[in-house]
Amino acid sequence: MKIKPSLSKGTRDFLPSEVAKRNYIFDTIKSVFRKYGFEQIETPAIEKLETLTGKYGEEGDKLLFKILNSGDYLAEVRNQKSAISELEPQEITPLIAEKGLRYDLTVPLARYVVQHQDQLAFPFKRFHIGPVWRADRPQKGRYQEFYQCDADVIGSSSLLNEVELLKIYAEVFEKLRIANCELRINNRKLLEGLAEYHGLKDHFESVITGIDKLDKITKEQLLESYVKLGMPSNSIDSLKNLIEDITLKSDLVLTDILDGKKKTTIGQVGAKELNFVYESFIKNYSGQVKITKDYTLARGLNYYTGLIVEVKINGFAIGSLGGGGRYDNLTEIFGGQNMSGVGISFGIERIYDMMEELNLFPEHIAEGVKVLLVPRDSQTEEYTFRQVQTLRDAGIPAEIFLGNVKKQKQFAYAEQKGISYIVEIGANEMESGNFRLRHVKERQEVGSGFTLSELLQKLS
RNA sequence: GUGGCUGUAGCUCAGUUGGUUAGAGUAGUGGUUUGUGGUACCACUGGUCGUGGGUUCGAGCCCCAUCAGCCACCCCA
Repeated sequence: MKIKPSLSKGTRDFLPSEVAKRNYIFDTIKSVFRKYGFEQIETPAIEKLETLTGKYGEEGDKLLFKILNSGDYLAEVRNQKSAISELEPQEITPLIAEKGLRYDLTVPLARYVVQHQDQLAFPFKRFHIGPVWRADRPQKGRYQEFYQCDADVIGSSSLLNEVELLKIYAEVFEKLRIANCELRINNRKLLEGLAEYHGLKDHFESVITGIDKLDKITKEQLLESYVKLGMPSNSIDSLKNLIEDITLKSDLVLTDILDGKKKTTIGQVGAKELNFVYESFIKNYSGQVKITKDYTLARGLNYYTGLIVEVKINGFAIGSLGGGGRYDNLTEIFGGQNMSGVGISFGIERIYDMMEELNLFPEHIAEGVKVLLVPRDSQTEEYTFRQVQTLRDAGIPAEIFLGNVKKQKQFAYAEQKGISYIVEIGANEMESGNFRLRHVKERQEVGSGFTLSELLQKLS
């Protein structure tokens, strides 16, 4: 029976040319990570469900891919007192699935650090690149399987880590030649202080998720959504004031928090941290990438406790190309001692889309093999095969074309694979031991009658 | 989880008010031609028209349902 070839929703195949471009991005990021002393780790795609469940909120649990147990996966269900039809789905899940696909690289990191703490050198600086899976509805630029690319420092609360990570951002985007890049930073403690001042301490989480949307919706729409959520009206007024504060786009708020009437202990700490990171980055960086303080930046994830950062591209309608921040309590849930961590993440799917659209990939991104040797007929095939070995032994990446003898096919093959030269070998070449060299893209003969050493010279 | 759009060959798409045996380009396979310059020529393969039902003498086309994919929300990268 024939099966129609198709992909599972939200997943993609990558053509050789696409992989080459993706690797170009990965390699660029990796080289910068390594330069700053980050080491690569790997963790399994599969984690125990107990590791993953409950770390991403109720919504997140729904988006986890669960793996059905092997063998008689209904055994546990049969052991239950109630009939299967009486059980809620979330009650059945742990009975039939004990594993799941990882949802991000951060929770596996927390598990990893606690589990291997005796073997790690702290502060632990690691990077991790790999696919993660989420069962949400795909749409443009959003997939069920996508790559994350993270760098984190665990076990050091120095703010210079923040500065270093910002420098990594700047360096990577410079290397990728992405212009108009802006690092926006803010501090969760500062926001917390403001919330406290406005009497919104108890609603901090919904305040955070709300103001994170301010770049998409208006202040009025935001306040409306709070009303709908059932927030008391006196809190709404406070929220209004808070939103006024942060959308001022001026450092007036900052001075207010530091020394003025909006002073709170936690707010002061946040403001000082923010200033330090900002000033220090400017002092220690001289490139193109801009940095700005953005008091409306909140970031949705609720584990952030200090600096938060997002990468924006000015003049290009795309979401952020990366984000990160400091988190203080990540290892706690796995029984580790309270280690502070700070990390950044590159949104490589978006970086790819953007570079593709703006034509930012170098032309010869993956130099394929240099030369394609084509035997003219079956008589010269074996001789050609030996010549390929000779070229390879001399360090020239070379390939023999073993297929359809149509010339169009040969050239099409070379062209598609980005092979620069073709050497066709017929009876004449076999007898004389000479080579005739043609350039594929220019559609021109370079010359004929070359000796082996002449050929090597032309190709290297 | 909510809404919108789209399903015809591996891919891109035609397909008349509903009327014989569903077409083209491209890709694939085979061949013709050329001791050397590639976009030439010929043939072939490939489709349960997403699936199931309904209307009709007759459905790729009309109706209903369903599934899938995409897009936009929620959320996120």
